[in-house]
This record gives sequence, C-alpha cells and structure tokens, in this order.
Amino acid sequence: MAVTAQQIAELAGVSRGTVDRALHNRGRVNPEVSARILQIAKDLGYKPNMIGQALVRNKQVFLLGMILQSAETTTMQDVSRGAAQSAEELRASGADLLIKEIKGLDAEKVLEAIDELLKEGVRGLAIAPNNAPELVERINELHHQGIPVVTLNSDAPGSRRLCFIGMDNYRAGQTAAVLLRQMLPNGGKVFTLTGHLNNTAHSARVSGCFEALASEGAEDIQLLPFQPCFDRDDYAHEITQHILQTTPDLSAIYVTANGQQGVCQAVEEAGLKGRVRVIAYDLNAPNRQLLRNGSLSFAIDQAAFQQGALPPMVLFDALCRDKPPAKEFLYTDILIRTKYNLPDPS
Amino acid sequence: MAVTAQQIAELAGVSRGTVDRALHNRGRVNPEVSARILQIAKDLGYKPNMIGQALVRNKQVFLLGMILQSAETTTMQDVSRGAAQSAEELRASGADLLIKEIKGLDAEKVLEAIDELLKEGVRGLAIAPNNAPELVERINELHHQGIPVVTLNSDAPGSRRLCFIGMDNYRAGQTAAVLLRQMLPNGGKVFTLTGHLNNTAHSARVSGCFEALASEGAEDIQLLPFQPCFDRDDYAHEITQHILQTTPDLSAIYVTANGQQGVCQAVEEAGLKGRVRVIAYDLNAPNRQLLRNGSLSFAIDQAAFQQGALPPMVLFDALCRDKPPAKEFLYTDILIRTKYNLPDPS
DNA sequence: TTGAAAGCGTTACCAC
DNA sequence: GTGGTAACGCTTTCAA
Repeated sequence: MAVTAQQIAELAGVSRGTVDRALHNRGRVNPEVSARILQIAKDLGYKPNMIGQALVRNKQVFLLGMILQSAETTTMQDVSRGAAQSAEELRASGADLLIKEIKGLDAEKVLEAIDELLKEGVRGLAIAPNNAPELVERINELHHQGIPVVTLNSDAPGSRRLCFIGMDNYRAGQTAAVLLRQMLPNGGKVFTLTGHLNNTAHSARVSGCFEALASEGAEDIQLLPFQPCFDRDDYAHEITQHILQTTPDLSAIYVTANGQQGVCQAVEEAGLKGRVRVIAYDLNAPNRQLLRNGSLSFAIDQAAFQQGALPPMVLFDALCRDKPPAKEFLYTDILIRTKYNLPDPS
Repeated sequence: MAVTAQQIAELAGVSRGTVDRALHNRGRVNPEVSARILQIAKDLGYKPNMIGQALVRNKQVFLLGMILQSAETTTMQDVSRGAAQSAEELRASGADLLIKEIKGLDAEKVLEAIDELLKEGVRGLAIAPNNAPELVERINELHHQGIPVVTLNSDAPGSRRLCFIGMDNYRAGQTAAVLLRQMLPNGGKVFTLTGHLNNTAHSARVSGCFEALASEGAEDIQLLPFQPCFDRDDYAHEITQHILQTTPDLSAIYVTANGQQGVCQAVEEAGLKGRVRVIAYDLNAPNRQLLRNGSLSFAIDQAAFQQGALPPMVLFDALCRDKPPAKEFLYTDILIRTKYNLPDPS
C-alpha cells in the first residue's frame, strides 16, 4: 500500500492538515516541524495520491482552454478530436477543457476567445496561433499572469509560451527530399509550388527540401524556381499548366501548401498523370482521393490528432503535477502516406 | 454540476445503496423501485463520477496483466514503454498494470506467466502471443472465466480474444509495393527475402506486396521467387551474395523480417549500395543506422508504442466502463521511415 | 502555528 | 429488499 499523508502525520506526531501545508509550502507551519515532515515524506517515498487530488479538484472547478483557428479544415478537425479525447481523460483527473473553434484565420477573434476563456477562469491555455505575431504580446501577458500557454500546430516565435507542439516543417521538407530522390534515381526537373511566401511553415518545407537535396549532392535533380499559389487551386492550376508547357520534361511537382487539387487536375489534363509525380501535404479528403487514384505519389501528413491530444496533458502536468514539458519543441511525427497506409477516416 | 447518485436517491425516496444496486443490476432490489431509479437516472442523464469510482477501486485492488514475448527486441521495448505510459494513466483511475516480459519466444513461459498473473488476481489480460497456437485454448478458458484477453502485435486467430491490436501486415505489404513502384518507374527485378515460411505476419507482408503489384498491373516489375532466411543475418548475407551474382541487374530487395543487416552488408560488399534498393521492416537501432547511411531506402515501422498503450485502455474500458472495443481488429498505423523522419529514440 | 472536521462520489458491508 | 454507515486520500475551512 502506498504511503498516505495520514501516515506521515502520525509518524511526525502532527495532523494531516499540517502535513499538507508543509508538503505544499503553504506556510503557517513551524519550520522545524516542516523539515521533519519533509524528511519523513522523502524517507517513505511519499507520492500524493492522484485520485485524492482529483477528488478535491473536482469539487472546485479546474479549467483549461484551447483555441483553434481554421477549425473548418480536416487537419484542425483531427486536432479537435485529439483534444476531445484528452478532455475525456482529464475529466478523470478532475479537470475540464474548454475548446473554442474559430473558422478561418482571425487574430482578433483569437484575442476575444482568450478574454472569454480567462473570464471563465481557465488556468492554462493551448493556442494554434497560425502566424499571428500580434498574439505574441498577449501570450507574454498571460505568462506574466501565471497562465501557461502552449502553442500547437504553428508556433509563436519569440513569445514566452511554455512549449510548441507540432511538426518540424524543415524536417518534413527534408523528408520530401528523400522521397524525390528515391523516385528520381536518374535525376530530373522538379518544380516547387508553395502557399504564401511569408508563411514560415511553407518556407521551412521548401528550404528543408532544397537544402537536403543540395547536401546529398543530388546535382542531377534540377530544382526550378519555386512559386506561390496563395493556397488557391485555381492559381495552382494555372501555374502548373504553364510549367508543364514550358518544361515538357518535368519529372515532379512538390506542393508545400494547398493547391494540390489544381496541380493534379492540370497534370491529368495534360495526360501526364503518373509520369509527373506529385508530393503534397496533409491528409484531407481530396488528398485521400488523389492518392487512391494515383495522382499523388505521396502525402506528408502531420500527426494532427496528437497535436490536439498532447497540449492539454502538457498543461495539466505543468500545473498539477509540477512537471514542465521535457523540451521546448515537442515535435510530432512526420507521416508519409501512400494509397495503402491511409488510416481510417475518423 | 453533474448528477450524483445521492440526488437520484433523494428523488426516488431511497438510499444511495439501493440506487447503486439498481444501477449496476446487483439484485436485491425491488423491481418496481429499480425501474423507477433507472428511469430517473436516464431522465437526469446520470453518468457515474469516474473519480468516485476510482477512489473505491483504489482501496480494493484492481489489476490488469500484460505478457510480452521477445522482450529484448527494440519493438517490444517500445511496446513496453507504451504500456508503462498507460499504466501511469490507469493509476489515476485506480487500476494497476502488471507487465511480464519474456525474453525470446516461449509459449510455455507464457502459460506460466498467465498462471502467475491469475494468482495475483488480474481481471483482464493483454498478450503478445506471437504465433503460438497452443495459447488459443488457454485464451478460450480465460474468456470462459470472465477474464477478457486482448492480443497485441500478433494475433491468436480462432481464439475468443476480445480484439487484436497491431499492424495489418497485408496492408504493410501493399505499402511496400507502392514504395517499390515509386522507386522503379521503369520496372526492374525485385528479390524478396522473408523470415519464416510458417510465420503468418511474414507471409502476409509477402502476399500483400505481390498481390498489390499484380493488381496494379506492374508487369515491368519482375518478382523473383522469395526465400526464407529464418531471421538470421548470416543466412541473409549468403542468400543475398548469391542473388547478386546470379542476377546482376537486380533493382531492389524487399526484406519482410530480420536479416536486413546481412542483406545490406552483402549489397555494400558488392559495391551496389544505392543501386540495389532495400526495404525492410521495423525501426530498430540497426535500421536507423542503415537508413542514415543510405543502405536502406525505407523502413516500414509499426506503431509499437501504441500497441503497448492501447491494450490496457481497451481492457479497462471493457471492464470498468462497459465499453467493448469498437472493432475486432484495431489496426495500428503503418509508418514509412526515411532518414529524415525518424522519431527520437526513446 | 496547529488541529479537528467536513466534504468530494462511489462502493461495500452489516444490520434490519 | 433495504438503509445506514464507513471508507478511500486529499484539500480546505474554521476554530483554537
């Protein structure tokens, strides 16, 4: 049987209440008594019983909050499902998770959501900031108020967030490079289509790929200058049509953001499906379809479920178990998807 | 605030004890009273408080058991880590997990471990049976005794286990086929090296690959007859040496079991590293090294951590929350590894 | 500075 | 069949 606070109290010749105050440095306890209690606790290897703590937490209200932008996307829906699972598990520990979903990208709404959640009394916050530098200051304020913040999916660089949980886009780009290298043993021309030029995730996916190919000495793979399509399929379609005309010996297209449907459509219309290979990101419904019909060779997927499931747990551990995250960057897995290793759509 | 058994008791004009018996069909309660209680509970949407239940479970002893064979392998160590994490989480629900690790494959020791765990009083069992048909009967006995059994990593076909948690090896084979197809756009000769001819996992990996290539109409990929190396690197080395001599235009080697080190060594000795591509299974230390130095193009990895983490949760949900697993086959993810998307070794 | 007691929600046990 | 009571381990509050 595990050691209880009651046993320590008896050994120290004091009451449970005193033991509790001593163990948690709540003050109002004689330093000598406190020292004796701490010593006994250490000797006996006292670990507070999580269920007892949960019971007390439960009778009060212990809230955590999460704010998701682009909630309408497949990726964020997976994130949301992961968060829901953690919420369920946290309920067994006496904590509740409030999730605010925001459609599209809107830093203003995020700031509002933060205020609302604070009003509800959340003790910690998980935010998917998605390249909104205006949030950095707010995150720092929260840190100052003692409200830990975890960023997920995309980071808020320069802020005092507790940690970031998401994919390492640079490594994802390197991974794409390996796939290109394996697909093109004899070299070839590769065109890269990116989303936004000022999006750090998209940029990292490009540079990771380019630099990995360079460092592998893949001179036979010729990288054409990359272009942005602003996440739009119509622009992607137009750009791809043009590239296919001007570069008839194109071997592959690397798409770092949305636009893969426009790309694949243009490739198919040109009768080049299967000959011009396409690599894209994320495992949404269109990409599942494109993988199945062979338009897409590979999709690089982020572990979105994990990105939702981990943050609440990290916040809880930091707040209730005095266990800050092991690392500042908790990178989630980089998943390579083909038509045969698709997980069940959830 | 959530509905409590106490509130139901007051509304029904009975005591908590009666409510408890009624809600859990423990008998010794007037059918009419029981019906009234159940009706009220339903109307109020009563959900038993998990923390209260955990508290009671904790004062008794609630044990689950897990038995792992081949505990010395990297894969099983990952499985073990996953199980340890679940054990930690389950402690917050008042349950304990006992893990028995067995080195190598030994059905006799598994049977002994089952007896030991039963003597300790486990209420459910997770077993990695690894192709030991002699366990089927024992699993059926356990089922008869009301002890649910979950198989993990490998299944016990024909037994009354609650469910299987592990990789779909046939789909993994299909996934390997896609990788081969992508690497060999112009076709080529592929040699398949398997482990044991009577190992269902190895066989499924072979047939999944062969049948996927056939169904894709990949006639330009010529599949040489496969051979077993009995999981031994020395045999694999010898076989590969021979194949490389007799088939100088070999394009790739597909290794479904252990032996990849022998294969890669032979390829390297023949000066064919990078020209003859190799695909292998699992992400152990040697494979990490082989991926890094380019000997291995891809490793197909099973989500071993999950295979350890899920079974205790499934057993707990089935036993304590009356939630049997959603499906008979809970397939874990099929992960494609390259040198750049390796997870941190844990 | 300390102690005593209440309370969280459930289940188990023992009277009746 | 039923109800009352104790118990789990912790935190909190109030009284001393």
